Amino acid sequence: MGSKDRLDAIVERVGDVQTATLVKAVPEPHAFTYELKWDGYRILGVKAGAAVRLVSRKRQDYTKEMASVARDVATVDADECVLDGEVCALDERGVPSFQLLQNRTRRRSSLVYFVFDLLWLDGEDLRGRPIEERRKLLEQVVLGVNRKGSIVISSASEGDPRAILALACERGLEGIVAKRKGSTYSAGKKPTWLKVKCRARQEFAVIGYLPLMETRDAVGGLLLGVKDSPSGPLHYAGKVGTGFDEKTRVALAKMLEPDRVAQPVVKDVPRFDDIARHVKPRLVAEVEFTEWTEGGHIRHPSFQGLREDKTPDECVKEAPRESASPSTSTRAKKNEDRPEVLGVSISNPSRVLTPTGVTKLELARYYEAVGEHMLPHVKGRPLTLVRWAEGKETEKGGVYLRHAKAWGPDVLRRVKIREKTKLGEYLVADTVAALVGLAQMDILEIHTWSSRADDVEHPDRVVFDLDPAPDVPWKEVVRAAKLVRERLEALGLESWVKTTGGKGLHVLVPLVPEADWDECLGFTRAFAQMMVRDDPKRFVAAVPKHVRSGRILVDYLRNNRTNTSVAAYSTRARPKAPVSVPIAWDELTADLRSDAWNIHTVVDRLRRQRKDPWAGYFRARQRLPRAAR
DNA sequence: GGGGTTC
DNA sequence: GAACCCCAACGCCAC
DNA sequence: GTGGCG
Ligand SMILES: [Mn+2]
Ligand SMILES: [Mn+2]
Repeated sequence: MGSKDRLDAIVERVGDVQTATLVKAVPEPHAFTYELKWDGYRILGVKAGAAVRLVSRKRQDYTKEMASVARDVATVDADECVLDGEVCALDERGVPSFQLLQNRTRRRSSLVYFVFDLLWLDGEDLRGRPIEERRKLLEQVVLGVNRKGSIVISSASEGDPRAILALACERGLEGIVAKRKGSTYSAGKKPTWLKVKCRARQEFAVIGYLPLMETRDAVGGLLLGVKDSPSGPLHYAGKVGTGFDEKTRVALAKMLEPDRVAQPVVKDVPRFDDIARHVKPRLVAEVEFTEWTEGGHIRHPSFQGLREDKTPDECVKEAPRESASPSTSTRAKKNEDRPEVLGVSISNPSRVLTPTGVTKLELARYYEAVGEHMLPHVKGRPLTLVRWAEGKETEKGGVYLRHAKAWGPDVLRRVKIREKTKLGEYLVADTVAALVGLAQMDILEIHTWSSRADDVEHPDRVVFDLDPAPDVPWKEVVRAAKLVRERLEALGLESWVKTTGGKGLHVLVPLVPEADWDECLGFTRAFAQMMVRDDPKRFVAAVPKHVRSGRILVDYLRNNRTNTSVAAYSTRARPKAPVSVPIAWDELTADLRSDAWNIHTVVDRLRRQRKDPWAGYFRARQRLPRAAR
């Protein structure tokens, strides 16, 4: 048999791929391994002798279109093999983009073939073997391939699916795929493969639009319709107003003009002050969104493109299967319990807090668990807090809260503090319940002043915040902290160190609250400048990024009045909810990392901890050296 | 998350 | 009642 | 005075 015939026979035999079932959460996290979900074309890379073919799910031949990938499949270390994976076009950030893949004819972008399975190897059908064996063989045959090539093994990992999902979403990926340990490969949609998406996405019938301006023919937003069941009628599903460029807005208006009708075709469309233009459903829009609202509409929609292969009639609501797990399933919000933690009622306890991957209830219980250790570091201090805002690219991210204004649970105390230009009302947490109250407010980071509310003008500590540039290795950060300690010691000051949950370290010097802010800032500024003078290759004291590469910023401005630093045992607003942790100096080694502990692992550390890593910190009675004052 | 406004 | 929209910091320092 | 930065 020639290689071409062999190839045909192999495709015939194993050409049907396995697909994943959409779920909201993975039911038995430990029974699965996790991979990132790549957004591209599902492609089998088939090789038989000298013949190579790239085959899509519908058996279309993509060998020519993806010639660079085909070339690399030819170099795989096997006579016959079938690779299963996803061919993607990467954008500038290295994130796969479906839109880019579709428009590739216009702008050349490089293709990457993320492979995750091996279905056939040298005459043997591997699909009956457990996934672990298939992966091992996959690595063996692909690892020999030129490392600069387009084939990349999609890595699999174990752990908390919500944390992995949070990481994937943070990177701008579509979601994750869970594969059951020990499972065989079986064509079609099977429960051994699950997918969890960051954002939902499906097709909607276009049932009208809102003009951008009364005067111009451009689409401001599309009105969308969807069916609840294949045989049911279309109903209103919301409107989508973002995701179009200017050209598309005009083009859509032109396409919709001939379809216009006087009255809405769908019953429950809002009136929109009668500016809405209704159309006979003909076009189908692909729309991404976060979730379905109680009222059957979509939240945070964004237009992805028109679907020419679908009709309005085929637009049926796709709901993910609920997970079987009671701990992570999303029950109807109305019926959801409101558990109490230390007397604080927690709303939406199972809501996952972006970008940590941790639920609100987990966060509340975390502060309950570490409260006894955390409170001495926080009690009495004015706070700055960080929440996470969803929404448009520009306004997504950490939101800093300083002033109490109307909000804030009653368990928190309020104090008025003079600022440079006005009077601000700050929150103070004096009890563990108050920390839980912050969790109820979705607070992901708790930052404290270096003075107490009852003596705001006299700091009771100074903080040396060591911020390494991205290219500084950890061992240099460790060296820097130890140097800070030594030099403080030479000035007669004892210091203590903590991780930050990020990349750097904090070195703290407790003080008798006598010196004022000017003196504390002056001392730390002089100290930082001395470090820079003595070793300008390692340290900077200036904030602008371009002067920092390869160096560590000795950020003395943490000690400016009204400035704060992240509190001991506060979580950070990052994937996996890392935590700032006080450590003993002899724990500060090359093996540690600043994000070594997270919301889960730090609780174990505290439970096992036999002696206080910060022994003596709260009893220290130190003053800044006379020369500095 | 909270508050105000709109439907 | 719910859906939608908007809001939620400050101050230093380099330029 | 503005903007980048923590
Ligand atoms: Mn820092
Ligand atoms: Mn800093």
